[in-house]
Amino acid sequence: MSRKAKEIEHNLPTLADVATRAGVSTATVSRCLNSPGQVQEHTRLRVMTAVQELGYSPNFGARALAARRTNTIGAIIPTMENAIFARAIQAFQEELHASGVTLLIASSSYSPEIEEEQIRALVARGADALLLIGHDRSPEVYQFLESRGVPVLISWVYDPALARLSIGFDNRLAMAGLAAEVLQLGHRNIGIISAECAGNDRARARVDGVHDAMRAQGLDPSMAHLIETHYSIENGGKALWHMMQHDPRPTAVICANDVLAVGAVQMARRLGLRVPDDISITGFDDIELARVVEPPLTTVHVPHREMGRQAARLLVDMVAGAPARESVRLETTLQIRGTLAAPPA
Amino acid sequence: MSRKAKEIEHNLPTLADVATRAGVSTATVSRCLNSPGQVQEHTRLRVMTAVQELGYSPNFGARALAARRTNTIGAIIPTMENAIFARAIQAFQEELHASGVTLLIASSSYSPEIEEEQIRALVARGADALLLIGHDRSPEVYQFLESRGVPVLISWVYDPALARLSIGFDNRLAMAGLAAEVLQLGHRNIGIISAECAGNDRARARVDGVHDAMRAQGLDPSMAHLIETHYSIENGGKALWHMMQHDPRPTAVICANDVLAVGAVQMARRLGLRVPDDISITGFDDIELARVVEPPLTTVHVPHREMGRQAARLLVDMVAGAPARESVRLETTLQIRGTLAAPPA
DNA sequence: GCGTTGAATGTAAGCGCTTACATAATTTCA
DNA sequence: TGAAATTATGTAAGCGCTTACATTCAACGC
Repeated sequence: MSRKAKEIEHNLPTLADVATRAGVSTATVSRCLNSPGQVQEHTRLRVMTAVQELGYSPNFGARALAARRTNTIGAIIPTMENAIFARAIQAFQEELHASGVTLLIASSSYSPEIEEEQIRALVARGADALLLIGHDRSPEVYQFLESRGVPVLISWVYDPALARLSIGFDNRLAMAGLAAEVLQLGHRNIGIISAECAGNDRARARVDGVHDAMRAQGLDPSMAHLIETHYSIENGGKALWHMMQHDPRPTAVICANDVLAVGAVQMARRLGLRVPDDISITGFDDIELARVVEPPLTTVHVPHREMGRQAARLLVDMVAGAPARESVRLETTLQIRGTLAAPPA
Repeated sequence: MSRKAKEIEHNLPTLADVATRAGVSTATVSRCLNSPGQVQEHTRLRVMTAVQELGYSPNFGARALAARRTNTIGAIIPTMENAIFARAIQAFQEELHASGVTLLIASSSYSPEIEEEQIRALVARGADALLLIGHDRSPEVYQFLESRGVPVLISWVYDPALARLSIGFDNRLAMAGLAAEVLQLGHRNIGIISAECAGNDRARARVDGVHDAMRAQGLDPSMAHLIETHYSIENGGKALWHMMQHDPRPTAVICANDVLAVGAVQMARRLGLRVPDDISITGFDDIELARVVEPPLTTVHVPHREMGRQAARLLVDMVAGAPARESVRLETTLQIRGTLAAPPA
């Protein structure tokens, strides 16, 4: 586009326009906007009037360029399609908004490549810090972030073995707790429907949790029938169907999240199985869906909103340069509901 | 922060650094990145190598400032907490991503004030265009957008009466179709659970749709018991409970969306009512929840993903300065499922 | 009254990039 | 073969803002 053409385009008022109109320098206008305390009351009023009259609003790019700071935090979540991350992100955004920080959200569709791309995009856009889900990603990515000086907070996991700052819960322990409950009812043929574990530490930890519980009962973890699939209701159903083709059929199916579990419950019924009389099914996350399905899902409740809120505070502090904080561990609670019972006699 | 302090901070490589290393001018580097076709293959290679070696990534602010374009599109949705908007937005984002455009999402919590704030924030950040839900907002907001030269696409509605470009479906007609189905089964005592209509044209249109259908059957629309509430499962339940305290009790409750309807179904069962034998309940949107609840919800299917995808294409074209397009009307389809039956004899 | 001080404001140098225009290198064609 | 046309690259002027430093000015103490 030619420069000519541009001139007849929208020419928004700039700081300089405001300065001229108010009869002050651009520096003063800038100060009125950013640190009003430094400016005499009456000149501030004059400036603000000019701002109003011109309908001025600052140019973000220029501001970011000059100030080397954007008041923007980025978050990359695996998916927006189901409620798993939505609630936490909503709380995260509300809390950030209260601190005057804008949130940029991207979703990676559970793809490490897309995630890396999104990370670079957000950093390039000047995100002051990033919220990421889970630890699993290539060292290069962390190195890149480090070299950029972009603080990162990992959420959805609490793993004391890793040095990186995180906020979340112990997926493994939480799942082990639920699995222990299942085993204690006498179930011995266990099925596990998990997300794909490669590149997903939460999924791995949850599977490990089930295995831990089995070992604690003197069972061989390899006896559990494990199916990995993409998170979706449909895939949960398919996985259950596959499991039921094998001998011995599981009497309890532990799912790595509620979405899979709901699919499994629906498929079970379609197969003519009564839940929980013929088969027990459990989920993880305690999203809305868990209470809607019939019978309501036994699952692990995760304090999503709390996690989002605290993550926001942590990140704001990190950007402000507060001294390093410790990882935060949130508690999960078992929600024993209608889909869990003793195995059929 | 003092300039001194800054110097010991992260000093990222700039375009100039890349240029020096590759032994070319900054202009050439810029061209390699933005219009590689204009550059000789071998110099491009040299430049790209330098980019790699330095780990260079462009500064968004500077780029936006110089190019007066951000390749960013903003979307403001009422909520991220449930799936209503999630699916459309996911598709929207995927399509934008394919066009090299970044999506900025904000949620307004159904508050016009917050929405206006978010609009201004996104515009200030240089959003090249905006996707908004519904037409209802103050003229000042539209004026502001116009003065900024920011193209806007309204989604979730198709209302030929309004000149503004939109993509969506005819909420009124769709709901009228569903209501006609309900009335035809013989229902005469109708309840309507709606979102708050003030500032929500979709909600209003849906209620109007029910009224249209009633009029078509020679019924007085004011006979319908209307309750307005915030979208949530819980509120859907509460609303149903209230309705059941009044005489005559409705034999069919038409809900403005699936979330409310699911709450209503669950409350009905808690009250000992059989759905659909004692009471029919319908939803709108056809989100996942609709199939999970027992019995599955009769609802209006909305092509969310298609809407998101097409919205993205439209907006990309608009930013590129394509000639004005016409509003797009998408078709909805009735999903008659288990929650709808004739009224009890 | 005059130097001193401190607060309020102004001056101007970038921030890192794009792009119009100038220049240099290459190709084309009579 | 040389002038013209075409293509590749370089030069440098901003884009709109922040902020270190310079300047001005009023208030104050002696």
